[in-house]
Amino acid sequence: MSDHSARARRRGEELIRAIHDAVLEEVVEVGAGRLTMDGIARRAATPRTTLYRRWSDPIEVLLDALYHQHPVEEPTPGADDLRGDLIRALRLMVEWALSPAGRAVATILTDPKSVALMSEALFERVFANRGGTFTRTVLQHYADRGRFPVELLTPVVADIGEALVTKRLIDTGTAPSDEDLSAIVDQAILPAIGLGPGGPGAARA
Amino acid sequence: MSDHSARARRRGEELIRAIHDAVLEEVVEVGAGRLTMDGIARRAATPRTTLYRRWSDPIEVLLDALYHQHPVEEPTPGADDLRGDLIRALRLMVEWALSPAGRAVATILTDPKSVALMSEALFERVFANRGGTFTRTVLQHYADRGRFPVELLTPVVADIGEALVTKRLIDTGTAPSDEDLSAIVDQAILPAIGLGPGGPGAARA
DNA sequence: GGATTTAGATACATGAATGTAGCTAATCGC
DNA sequence: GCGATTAGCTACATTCATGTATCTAAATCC
Repeated sequence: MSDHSARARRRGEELIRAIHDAVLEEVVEVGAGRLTMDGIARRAATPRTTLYRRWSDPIEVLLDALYHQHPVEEPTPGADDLRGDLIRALRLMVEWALSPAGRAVATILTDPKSVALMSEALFERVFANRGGTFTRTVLQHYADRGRFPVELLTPVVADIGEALVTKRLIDTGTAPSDEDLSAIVDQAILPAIGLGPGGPGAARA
Repeated sequence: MSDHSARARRRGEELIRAIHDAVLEEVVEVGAGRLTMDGIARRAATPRTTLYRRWSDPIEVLLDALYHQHPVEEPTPGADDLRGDLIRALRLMVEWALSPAGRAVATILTDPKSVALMSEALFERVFANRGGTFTRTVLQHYADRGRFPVELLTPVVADIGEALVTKRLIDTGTAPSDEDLSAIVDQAILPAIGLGPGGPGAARA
């Protein structure tokens, strides 16, 4: 009877990854507010004692999991296709937002206890370049190449795409289709940088 | 010894209002996920039994409280001042979002258990015209009067202002200043309806 | 003023999560 | 191989929320 334990004993990195996965699944199911050490431990199939050896409460586990997430893919502006690159950037954002990590971030941001537990530094590390830099990268690229006036690339303008996608996600709870993303680009972002659907100045005609 | 109880006994409307107030305070402090009958009862200084007589769980209490909130003030377009009316509409929205009810809605929307408990109808009643119709009312008014082409007032365009204000609230956690609201109107909304800062077609020059 | 309704004050059994402790045994480093 | 580390297991006292039940007494209706 050498194998009364079904699975080889996990340790170090492997175990921690399992716990990180567990907490991300758990938070999507019950919300950041109802996270418990017990629930995480059960889902990760590990004793609670293992959790207490490393973290002091469920939110710590969650933040740690997010901290160790692989960074999201960055939008990489390629050919001379501003419109297409913007749509692709927003698609990347949607993808991230629907991932376990993205959903976890959403619940954290409206949970008072979680927010209180986050240091500035952690906030920076976890959220920077995720909810806010998808279209900015693309816009900066084309502004630098003179496709539109740099002074139009204000903080507000850089946020338009992300803001509208976020609102849609909250309102409908479902992923925006490619047509939705195109509409956002054509009707909100491009006009803001002086490039209406029919080209510069088209709105006048 | 007729007053061994410090306060006159509350009943009916008065008691219910106290409970509604309590649950709204409670949810802002602990989040929708950590709401408990116990916590609400303590804050309202009433026995738990009183709560169970009317509601079956904490989320029900919260939804009921929101359901009975007085509706928000509606933006009322007045003089011929599209820009000013848009800014005022967004200011109304910020005001609402920072109120107890607004904060409660924010936590509810990212709490899986709460969302699951909301029927379509209740959702409609509680959230309609709150997160989404501040600038739309104004824009519709001026579109009808021919100040800009009606076909430019798409669902996406009607969402721009609310989306950007929401994003700011989430990102910074603080209320946008009037300059911030002006920037949103000038740099995002007006361009989208063909009215750039310098008037129609200005982006071309 | 008497009957009805309903808040307020217990009390209690149950279940869940907490945080700690002690032991066993698998895995790793040398 | 041997010692150090660290999962895994079990137990336990504590705290908190739950849901129900019972009784008292204040407010209201007629």
